This record gives sequence, C-alpha cells and structure tokens, in this order.
Amino acid sequence: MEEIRDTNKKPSEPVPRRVRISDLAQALGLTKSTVSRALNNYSDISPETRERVARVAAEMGYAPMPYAQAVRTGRVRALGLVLELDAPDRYGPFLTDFLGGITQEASLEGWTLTIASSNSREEMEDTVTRLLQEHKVDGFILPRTQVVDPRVKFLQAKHVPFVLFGRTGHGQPDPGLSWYDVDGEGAMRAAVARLAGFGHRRIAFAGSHASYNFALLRRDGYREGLEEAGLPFDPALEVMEISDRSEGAQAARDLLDLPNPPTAIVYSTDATALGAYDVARERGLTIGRDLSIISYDGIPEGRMVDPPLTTFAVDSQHAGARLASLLIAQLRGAPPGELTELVAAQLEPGGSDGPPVDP
Amino acid sequence: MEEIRDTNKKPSEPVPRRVRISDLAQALGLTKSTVSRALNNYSDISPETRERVARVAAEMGYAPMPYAQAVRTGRVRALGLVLELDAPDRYGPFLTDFLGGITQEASLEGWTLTIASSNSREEMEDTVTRLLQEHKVDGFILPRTQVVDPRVKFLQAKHVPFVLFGRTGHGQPDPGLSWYDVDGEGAMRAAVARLAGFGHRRIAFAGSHASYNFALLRRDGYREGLEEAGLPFDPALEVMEISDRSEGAQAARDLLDLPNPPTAIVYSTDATALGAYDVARERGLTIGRDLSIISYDGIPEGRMVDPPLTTFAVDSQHAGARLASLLIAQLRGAPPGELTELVAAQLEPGGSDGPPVDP
DNA sequence: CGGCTTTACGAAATCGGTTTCGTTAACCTA
DNA sequence: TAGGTTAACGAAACCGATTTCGTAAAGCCG
Repeated sequence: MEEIRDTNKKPSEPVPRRVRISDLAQALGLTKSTVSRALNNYSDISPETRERVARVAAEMGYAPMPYAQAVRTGRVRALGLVLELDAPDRYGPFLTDFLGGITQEASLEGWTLTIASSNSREEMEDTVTRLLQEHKVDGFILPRTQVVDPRVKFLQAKHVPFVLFGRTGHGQPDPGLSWYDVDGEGAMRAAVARLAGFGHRRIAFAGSHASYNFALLRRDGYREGLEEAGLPFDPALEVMEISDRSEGAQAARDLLDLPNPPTAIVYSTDATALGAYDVARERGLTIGRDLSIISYDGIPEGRMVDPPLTTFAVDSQHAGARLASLLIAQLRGAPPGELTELVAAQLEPGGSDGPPVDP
Repeated sequence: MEEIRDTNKKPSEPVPRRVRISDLAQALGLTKSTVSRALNNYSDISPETRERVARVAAEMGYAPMPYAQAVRTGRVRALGLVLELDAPDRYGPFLTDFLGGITQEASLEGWTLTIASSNSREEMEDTVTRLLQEHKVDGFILPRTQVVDPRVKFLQAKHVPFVLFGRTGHGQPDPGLSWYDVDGEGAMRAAVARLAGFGHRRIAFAGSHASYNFALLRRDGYREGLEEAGLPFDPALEVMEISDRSEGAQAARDLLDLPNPPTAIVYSTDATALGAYDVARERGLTIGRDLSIISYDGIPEGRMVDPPLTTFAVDSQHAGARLASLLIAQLRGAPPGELTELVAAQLEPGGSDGPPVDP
C-alpha cells in the first residue's frame, strides 16, 4: 500500500516504553478496571487496595495519558486563552507575568494552557468554536472584559465554562459568572484621597475607553473619591478615551490649558500617565511639584522615569494564578456564581505626587 | 413561521450532538474504516469514493476529534512553548506578537499551541517531561537560544522534535537542528557601516550577556563592521553584559568618560540603548548630534523617545509564524537540518544618529 | 477459460483508558 | 439456617478514531 501520508516514527527506540494502566494492573495482579477505579477513588475499592495501587503506580511512574482519558470522559484538563491581537495596548508588559501565573497554577493541578489568538471578534468566535469542536480545551479564561461582553453570551450559549479577568455589567456584576478583578475603583478613590490629603483641590482624571468595564469602574472611583474628599465634580476635569502615551500627553495639555487648570491628574493607566512627563518637559514643569500624577497598573517603565511614577500596581501573576484556580474549580463542579474574587491594587509611592505649590 | 420555543423547560439539548465518523459512515453507506482511510488519503480508496466522502464530510460538518486520533497515532497536533520566567527581560513587549504569530500560523494548519512556564532550568525540564509524558504536545519551540543550550541536548536525548528561535554554537551552527533567526550580525555590521558613512571614527559597542548566542553574533557583526569600514578595533570601546536600561546608561557614562571617547554607540538592544538618553539628559548632550545611537529590536518605546531611536527592527510575529511552520514541517517528516531560516532585521531610521560634530 | 493480480472495500483488532454490569464470598438479618 | 445485603473485584462494553488483515469482484495473461 502506497502511503502519501506523514512518515512514521523514528527507527531507533531508546525511549523507555511508557507504562500503561495494563502494565500497572499486571504488576499488581489486578485488572485494569479495578486499577482505574482505585486511582479515581471509586467507593467500591477497599482502602488497602486503593493505597497499594497508588503506591505501586508511583513506584512505576505511571501517569495516565490525558488524551486516552479524554476519549471517554470528554475532558482534557486544558484551559483555553484567546489573545486579542487587536487590543489597544497589546497587553503591554503584563503578558509574561499573566501567562506565568496561569501556567504555574495550572501545572500544580495537572492542567495545561492552550492559547489561540484573534484579530477580530469574528475570528475569536471561530477560534473558540474550533477549539471546542476539537475538544482541545475544557474552559476559557477571558481577559479584558467589556461592559457588555459579547464573549459571555457566546460561551454561555455553548454551555462552556469560563472565568473573566474583570467584571462585566459595570455597577451590577452579572450574576452567575465567575470572575477575578482588581479593585480599580477603590484604587482611584484612594488616589484622589491621597492627593486631597496633600492639599490638592483641583484634581483631574484621564480615563480609558468607556467600552471597557475597568474604565467605567475607575472613573466611578475618581468621582467617589472627590465626593468623599468634599471636592466638587467638574466635568471639564474628566476626560475619557485616552489609550496611549501620546493621547495621555494631549490630555495633559488640554487640562493644563484650562482657565482654571488642575494641580493633579489621576490617570487610568501608567502608559497614558507617561504622556504627562512629556508635557512637563515641554513646558518646564516639575512632576511631583508643579503637577502631581498618580496612575494605575505598575508597569516597569514607571519606575524608571524621573521622578518615579506613583501608581497602584496590579499583580498580573497572581491574577493569572487565581483565574486558573477559579476555572479549574468550576470545571470540577463548583457553581460559577460563587467563584468571584476582588483584590486590592497595591500603592507604589513614587515621586510623581506631592503637595501643590501655592500660587 | 413555526416558532421554536427556547424555554428553560428542556435543558437536555444544549449542544447539537457532534458528528462522529460512524455517523458519517452510516450516511455514506460505508464502514468507518473506509471513511477513515478515505479521509486520510490512503491509496486503496477509489478517487470517486474519496471525493464523495470528502464532500459529505464537509456537508455534515464532520471534524475528527484530535484526542481520539491521538490515542492511536500518538500525535496531538499541538506545539509546545516553555516560557522562561527568569529571563532577564521577560520577553519585553514582543511576547504578544510572537504568540500571535505562532498561533495564527498553527491555526491555519489545524494545530494549537500549549504553553508552560518555568522559573529555572530544572523546572523547565520537569515541565517538558510532564508535557511529553502526558502527550500534550508533539514538539517544542525554544526561544532565546544560548551558545551551548542545555535544552537542545535534553530534547535530543528524548527524541522530541523542536525548533529554535536563534541559532546555537555561535560561529558554527550545530548541524541537524531546525532554527529561525534574525541576522543580528548583519544588522550590527550595517549599523557600523551607517555610522562610518556619517563620518564617525570612534564607534563603541554595548552588548548583552555572552551566554546568549545572539549576543556573540551581534558583537561579531560590530567587529566585522569596523573592519569593513577600515576602522581599528579598540577593546576599550567594546563592553558586554549589558542587560537593562540602567546598565545601558552606566555603559554610556563609562564610554564617554574615556580619555578618547566614542562619538557613537551601537547597542545590542533597544532597552539598553534607552539608557544613553538618560545620560545625554544628565550631561546636556543632544542624541543624534553630540552622540549617535543605533540599536536593535524595534521596541515601541524607541519610537516615543526624543529623538526617535534608530534601530534594526525584528518582526516577532513573523518569527512566531515561521517557527510554527518549521516545526509543523518537521513533525510531518521533513529532515530537521534542512529547516533553517535567516532573515534580515529592518532598519528603522530615527533621529538618534547622524554626522558627528567636529571637535 | 482457469489461475493470478489488483482494486476497493468490510470486518475486526487496536490505542489507553473509563464505566457498566455481573459475580463471588463474606456479612447480616430474622 | 435460609435468604438478602454488601463489599470488593473481574469481565466486557465503550469512547472515537486508526490500522491491519481478509476477501469478493474485476482485470489481466496466456
């Protein structure tokens, strides 16, 4: 028979034959069905046998082949992550930490991470569909939640478990969903409180695209912070839709050109806050004295500018780890709605904020 | 129009039962063995049958379940990537593009990417071993090759296919290996030529850790560039082991403090080159006039500094795509040693280099 | 036209597990 | 002590594919 297909395996076999469940069974003098049930903690196996099987399995270095298991169980112990290549900031420098967190945690539980990418929402749906159809993953981690996230409905319709990095629904998180989020609202509130404590009375806010849930929450935090500090809310001091450094710079220019300019700006992200440094240089202002800046994210770049950026840092690695953990719990049967987690961002004081100079 | 009720009364039909090969066989009036061979292009199937099977398979939306295939074939159509979390620069901003390239290309061929991470070499070996033992991947992509890369021997001993991002062995690439690399040597040579063309006679080099292969190659390129330009090689102008911005800055200070300082510095990486900007600011020098800088990588940050950094940019997305393609080819039977690819870095002129000022 | 290849397909084994269904012997009951 | 449970395991079906092997019909040859 002529083969036009892929070539077969290599000729030399120094590869130590892997131990299968039947080998284990033979060594134990049991059948593979008994061994399988023992390993999977079935109740009709005596404790002594169970223990003996576990011990010999460890001795022989037996590890079940997930794919063979999957044929029967339909579960492959793999988490899925779809990177959105069209995201405004390309995930910045967080991706390494985030992926590290997911994979390290997943690895502890014997799971792996399968990733795919998309350039658009359509492509994302195709990709997810393919991964599911091929049974390559059991559930998904969704980064970058939007206020109304199309992925949520899409996956719910397919009855696929998933966890969100970030809540949805703005004020009212959608019930029944699993999510992990960092309290950006609280961070922005604390930022305003800190500036107000320094004596600032005109504090501006430069936010991100309002389609993202975090953007709205951080804006909320800013407004709440003003209220708690007893400061008036001035719409002119709040700008949104700022997504990169140059837009952050332009926002600073616009704010400083106001008749009654702010003495401090709270930025929604570090990347945009760096734009304020450019403007300060243009205009000969000293950051931390003539203009105070506080932002959010904790990118490494923020520690290298002069003065270092005061920011509320997010632990991406922890986020990844917890998301993996939540998803695995859900895949093991935990009710999704009970798997939610909100953590605080950590203030990293730099030199970019301080008391305002008296005019 | 008949209304199809979609109440929650009947949750028993969430997913439209997937099409199995036996369903296909039944619909075709053939056995599944015939269908399987038809789909896999066996030569003992008549062309008409083969065509008919393919057509009906498409109509019915049949897609084989990779895991079920894997039980028999041992191949799961998954590429593996182990991120090294202890890498000096954490992959910087390239990771998104790189992963995007891999996954997009792999997706076209019906493959997926499984990633894991490690904090040390030992952990890396454990992780790889686990992925292989569990048959979760068919081969690996190894980023960041070192001159003598322990991963190469490790994987070769296990007879696992892999491709390298970067060559090994410095001058003499190890034969029989698959790799993709960007010609850093040529880029550095071109950088020196460009500077010499501007009239620079004292051109320094700030390189990376010599344990990495790319570091040695780029240094070679620098030296070759000098020779081609007819400039003498001065050991005092060549510093190595520079790995971040602050070290890049210190290198610039040391070089500028020499009795006979350079008028231009070629940096091995953009991240370190940015340190020169800090030093220029400290000393009131103008980059591009008082001191010319050329580097390598093409990080976005380089385009935002003033003046923009002249650099040789690497297309990480293309790298990922090609690596995926090479690995898949190898897994399909192509001889590893013939799968090598060297591409040129692309010059992105900024304002950081120009003619030297006459003393 | 009888014997020998091919051609093209079916039947069954196989991969490495999981799960259902018996089955045996010991253990309770009444 | 007979009859019914229960505990603990074996036998076999099963998951969804691939692959080996067998075989009927058609084609070839002298």
